[in-house]
Amino acid sequence: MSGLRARQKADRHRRIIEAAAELFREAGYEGAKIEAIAAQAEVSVGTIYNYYENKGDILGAIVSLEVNEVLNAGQGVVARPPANVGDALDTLIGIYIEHSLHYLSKEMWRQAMAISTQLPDSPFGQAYTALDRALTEQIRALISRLQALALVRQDIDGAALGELIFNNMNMMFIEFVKRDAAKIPELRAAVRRQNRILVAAIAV
Amino acid sequence: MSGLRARQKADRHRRIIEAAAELFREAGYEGAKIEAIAAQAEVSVGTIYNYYENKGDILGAIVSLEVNEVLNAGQGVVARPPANVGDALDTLIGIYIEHSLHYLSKEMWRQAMAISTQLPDSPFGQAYTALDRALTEQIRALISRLQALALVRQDIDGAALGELIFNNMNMMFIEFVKRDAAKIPELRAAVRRQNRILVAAIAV
DNA sequence: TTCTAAAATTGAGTCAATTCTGTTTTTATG
DNA sequence: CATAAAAACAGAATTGACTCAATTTTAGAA
Repeated sequence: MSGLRARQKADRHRRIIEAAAELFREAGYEGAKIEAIAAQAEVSVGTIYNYYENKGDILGAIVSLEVNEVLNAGQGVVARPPANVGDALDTLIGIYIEHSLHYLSKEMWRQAMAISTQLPDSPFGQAYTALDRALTEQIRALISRLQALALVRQDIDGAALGELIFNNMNMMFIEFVKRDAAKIPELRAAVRRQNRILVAAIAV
Repeated sequence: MSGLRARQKADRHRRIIEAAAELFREAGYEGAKIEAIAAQAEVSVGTIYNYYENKGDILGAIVSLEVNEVLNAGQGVVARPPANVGDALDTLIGIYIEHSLHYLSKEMWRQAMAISTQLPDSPFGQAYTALDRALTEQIRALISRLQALALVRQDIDGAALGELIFNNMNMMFIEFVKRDAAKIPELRAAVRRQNRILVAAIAV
């Protein structure tokens, strides 16, 4: 069934994303003009808008790539967590944080976060919310796993705890991308310190 | 010393803010055109840009009004907190949440949040970060107070705990303003449920 | 192969934020 | 009071995201 049209379409999608990723990194999100992306991808401006509702959605496609890789990497930790609550949390969160700047610069993250709050009902806004939820779910899954391994108390409200841990980490990550000078090790240390309070409360 | 120039300046500032607040509420942030704000405030477009770096900074001035009132109201709770850790937190956070939609609509909050992450170094971006920090400090102050009253364990890391509580609340608030259908009582209940885990860990 | 409808592409045009430049108003000074 | 420097103002010009009507390309039937 792979007709000419479908192949061309996939190819144009790829070219647009590649061009945008390159220009976003080089010139920043605002600095990367749609005309320039169109020229680099060898399509017209109109075609870009045929494929994406707006400039933000192009960035959104790149963010999705990043977060889905992170979720994938996280599955390993949930399946076989370190035998200590603090380490287990730190390992999972470490994966999220360490991976975060692989495809996206801080500036790109800032734009992505801004757009997702500005336009929560746009395709990208909804996708971003879904990604957040998926990360929250993965943290919840880790807690369930730790409860099954009798490392976390059975009477803990796992759903609320998962949200609490994700929300705190996410807010710290937002502050992290807002300050260009902020470093990854500091971020991890700060989150670890905050989680220590929780670990004391929930560990068996 | 109050020369004509200074008085006119203050007056123009006030007129611009009033015009913007009205139009933002009526037409939404995007819908309120700078030309319309200028016309309503009886100044020219150029003058607005002489007073504010960009449209976002106008919104920023309004947000500051709101948050400073909230901080003020919070002081009362810190000074005389309810004699129960859970209630004390709930009362303070309740003030923040209940007050939040007084001057600002959800749409205005979304824009404000978006701008503060998008341009963290703009005047507004920095002011917003300072406001967040002030709220965090107030929560920390409440915890100190509760420790002094022997309602919270002395060995708790108050700084980390304050951040944890603020970050979680703030993230919940962000999700709240992103969903127009979300209601204040639900938000308060969800945050209370999350804080319950912490309260169990820190109460004497 | 030829033709037609549907799908996709194109780029000139629109709209609104922001910038720029010349003009007006205020202040300070003699 | 005059007057020159400084500050503030006005609104036309610029810029860049996004739209839309006209054109081109593809798929499939005859």
